[in-house]
Amino acid sequence: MQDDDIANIMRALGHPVRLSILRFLASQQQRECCCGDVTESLPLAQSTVSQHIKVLLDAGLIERKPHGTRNRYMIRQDRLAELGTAFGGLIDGLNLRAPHKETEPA
Amino acid sequence: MQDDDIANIMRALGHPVRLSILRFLASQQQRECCCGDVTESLPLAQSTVSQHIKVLLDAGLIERKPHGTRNRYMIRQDRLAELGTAFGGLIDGLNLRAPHKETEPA
DNA sequence: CATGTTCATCGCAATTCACCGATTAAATTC
DNA sequence: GAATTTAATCGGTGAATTGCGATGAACATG
Repeated sequence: MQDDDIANIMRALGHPVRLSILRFLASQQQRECCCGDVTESLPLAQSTVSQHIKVLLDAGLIERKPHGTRNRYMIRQDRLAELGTAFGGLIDGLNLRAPHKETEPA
Repeated sequence: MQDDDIANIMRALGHPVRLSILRFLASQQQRECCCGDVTESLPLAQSTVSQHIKVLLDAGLIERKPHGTRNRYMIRQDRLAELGTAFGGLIDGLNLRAPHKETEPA
């Protein structure tokens, strides 16, 4: 994952409403969870929530699964893990970088 | 650290140029490192770089140390560590959370 | 086929962002 | 104290973001 991708995801995470949406999805993950549910949990219009969902979709942080008239959304755990790794690497790389990167002993 | 702060920092990290600036600062950390140096390393105007630096400053990711006519910048390692923790907590919280909420204001 | 539900998408307004050149402020140097 | 250096800030422009209500597509049901 390179800087552009990381920046992209960071921007997607860079809005309180989108963090709320992710948190909500996490808390409801095993049940049905459609756009309407998310909208009910927020003081925003349905269209606005749909937009935010699209941003999260584009960043690859969630996935859509059509189910009848509604769409079920869920967090992409694989991408979260990937992001965790990339972010760790970023922080690590910013941490007083030496001439070459090496895993330091604890 | 709450969602607004996290979102704020994420937004600060959500731009490739700002990631580049952080990486540059990390690579030069022990030497003098002023706005001009950063500007030279990027295809952007000085004013633009200064703006990005301000965003990073406001997010608390770097600090400024006046030194003669120039300002020396450096990464705030303490904040990076803090951020790492907060981010880990975020990812963790999104990772299939069990349906119990403990802290709830009435 | 008509109706209702769900939700993505389409305008549209207001705000913010990213970038630039020009200016200003502060410190140094002559 | 004038000139130089460094860099923050101002003003402006165009693009993107955030919010909304309204429209329309896809599906289910009467």
